[in-house]
Formats: sequence, structure tokens, C-alpha cells
Amino acid sequence: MSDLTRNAVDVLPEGRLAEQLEGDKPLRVKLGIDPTTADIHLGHTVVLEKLAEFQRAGHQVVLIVGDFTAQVGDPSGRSATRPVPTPEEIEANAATYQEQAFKILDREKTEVRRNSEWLRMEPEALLGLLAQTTVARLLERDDFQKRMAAAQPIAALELLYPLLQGYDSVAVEADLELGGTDQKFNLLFGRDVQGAYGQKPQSVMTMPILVGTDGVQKMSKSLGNYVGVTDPPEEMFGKLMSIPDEAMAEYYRLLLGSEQPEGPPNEAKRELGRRIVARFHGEGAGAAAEEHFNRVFVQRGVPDEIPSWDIDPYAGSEREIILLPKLIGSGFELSSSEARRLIQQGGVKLDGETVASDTLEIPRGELAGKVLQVGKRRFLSLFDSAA
RNA sequence: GGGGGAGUGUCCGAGUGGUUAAAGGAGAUGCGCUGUAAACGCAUUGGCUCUGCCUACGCAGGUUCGAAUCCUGCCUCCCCCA
Repeated sequence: MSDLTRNAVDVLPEGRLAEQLEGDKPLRVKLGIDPTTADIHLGHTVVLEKLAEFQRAGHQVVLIVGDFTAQVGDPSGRSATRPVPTPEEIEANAATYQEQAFKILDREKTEVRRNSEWLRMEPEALLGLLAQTTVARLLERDDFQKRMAAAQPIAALELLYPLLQGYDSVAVEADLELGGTDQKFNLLFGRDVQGAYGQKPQSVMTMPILVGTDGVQKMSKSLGNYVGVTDPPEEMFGKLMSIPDEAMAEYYRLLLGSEQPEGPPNEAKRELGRRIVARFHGEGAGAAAEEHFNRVFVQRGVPDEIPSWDIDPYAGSEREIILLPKLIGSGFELSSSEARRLIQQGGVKLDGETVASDTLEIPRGELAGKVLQVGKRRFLSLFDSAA
């Protein structure tokens, strides 16, 4: 029992979960995720891991893919109305979400539901749902209070969100719902909705929000400070090494369920990276990713697998000269101007040799077979398809 | 329905007829330092066939030698009143 509440911020109402767990029948534990972006990141996994704990303890996990609520937009933690994804995006995301969630949950034991099943309801039924609450009640939430104070808009649609999420709980008869701390209002609101439909209100448990790799803002894809669970091992390790030291203890606690080990921060961070990579890519992947990291970033070497790039299309009119900014621009998805600046700033290397700042053209014979490097971490292996 | 206000570069945000590719900040990127941490320093940050050219301040026109700055219409958004 004590294990199941580890790391939780709120477990409400007080004492209720303990009572529920004393019963002998497994609880129906609900988690809803709206497929608004394509990938699950480590921030999501904090709650998913908690869900998995319940699953291992023999409870029935219900994963709700919010394909309907994604069209509404969860106002949680938002200072502005969320852009709504298209149905196609939602559909695509829903598929990858489930796949990724099963890196953590046991597929066989998980009940997966889409909330469009029950939320695509008759207008009368929707009115019945709306009749269960008041505007004042819906506006209570902190997000809205802040927005109103700042004279920021609140979409009418957003107002409906808690009702819909609450109805999910009714539909699956949840005994307990998990979520991030930013979900507290929605989770608690679900209790009211269940009550209105004659069900016993669920317990709610909130988990901390993981800070992103910048160490400041919450981990989020749109902020670009996330580590995706499907990131390649090297990238995952690299991103984890780049988190601020201050964020490390939290990563240990929330992602690995342990304390940060004593010793030099650098060592602790490497261990963090190894363990997390190993979790998502299998034993051995962690150590391999670290080796890659050592070679490329510590020893400033070259990774063993780098994409190759054909220099032929960038030859000048005489076909003996390569226009370097063009080549770099295309190869690394930069504009020629950006590439030009990088050269000027000494950020471009060929086989480890910094390219002189005034170099704009290079004889093509001097390029094939060499490694072109931009900045510290971007590489291309050049070849000449016309040679 | 009435009244008021706003739309500027990745974001925030100056600028209200003339060195304005557009202040300042953030972010990002490069170099240095380094543990791909933090902190710090320097630099860059529209595009291109680059001593020049093109595009740019919601959209479309107009006034002017000259406009992001003035006028007209349109679009979008916000606030207040009802």
C-alpha cells in the first residue's frame, strides 16, 4: 500500500484510497491521455509508471485515449487556448500513443478505450451532462482565474472539458483516476460528475510534473525540452546529459524511483542516462549509448554511424568546384546564408579540420570520403556519386 | 447591436512619413571555457547567383520623391456596454 502512493502529490479524498485498497476486489484505475502530439515523453511516463504499479499490484488499468477530448482542448496549465489538431492528426497520434504506452504497461492486462465511444453522444445527452454543473463551478479553476485576471480569452469549448473528462470516469466506472498535478481540477471534477450520475465518486491521485531538459519549464513537446520514449538511444542519453544538475534528483526520484547516488554529479548523470536508455531500449543499449557519447562529445570524435550525403548535386558550373554553403545548407537543412555564417564563425569542420572562414568553394576532389561536421554534434559522411 | 483597442522578424516588444532588414529582451545557433551541467565572455540570428540584389512590419489597394508609420476597403483577435 505505501508503495502505491510513493511520489504522489495529492491522494484525495483523505484516507479514501486506503479504504478502497482494503477491499478484495481490484480497483478500476483510470488514466486519460489526449493524443494532441505524436509522442509520449518522459514526463508522461511518470504517471504511466504509477499506473503500471497498480497494474502489477493486480488492479484493472483503464487507459483512455482522448480522441474526442483532443478536439476540445484541455485548459490545464494553459495560459492560452490550445490549437486543436485535425482529426487525421488525432487518429495518427492515438495509434502511436498506445504503442508507446505499452512500453510501460502490460498490453494484455490493459483495457484501452477511446472516449469518442461515449462522448459522441446525442445532443440531449450532452445537455443532460451540462445540466450537472454551473459556470461558476467551471470557472473556479486556477488556470481560468489567471486568464481572467490577465484579460486572456477562454474558449467556451474549454469550459466543457472537465465535464467531458468527468464523464469518461462515469463511462468506465473508475474507482481511481491518476493525473499530473495540473490535472487536479479535472480529476476532482470527475467525482462530481460521477456523483451526479449515481456512481460512487473516484479517488484521485496526482503525480508531480517532470521538469524539461532545460530544468525550468515543464517537459513538453511544444517547448522542445522533452525526451521522447522513442528517441534513439544516443539521442536520449545525450539529452539526459544536458539536463541541469539541479534537475537530476527529481529525474532519479520520478523516473527511476530512487535517490540520486552520492558522488560526482557527472557520474550520477551518466548513470541516470544509462538506466533510462536501458529501460526503453533494452539492457546493453545504455552502455552503448554512453560509449557513443564518450566518443563523440568527450573525445570530440566522430560517431560510428553517420548519414552519407552525395556531393554531386552541389558542384559548380565547371563541375569541379563545390559550393560549400549550398552543400551544408541542403545536408543539414539550413539556408545557404546560415551555412555561410557557420563557416565564417568557424563552426564547420572537414575531417576534424576547421574550414577557413572565407572558404565558399572547395574542389570536389577534396571532399569525397570526408566527414563534414557542423557544430559539435551534426555530421555527414560525404561521397561523390559521379566519381 | 453599440463603443474602444490591437495585428511588427522564432517569441515578446520598440518604432508612428526619410541611414529601418527594422531598438531592446528572450530563445536559438557558433566560437571560447567545460562534465553536451551551471556560470561567464565574444559573435551570429529574413533570403539569394552576396562589395550587390530581392523580400519583409495582418491582406489588398491608394496618397507621397519616399510609408511599418497617412488614407480606403477587407480579414483576424481582444476589451467594455447591451
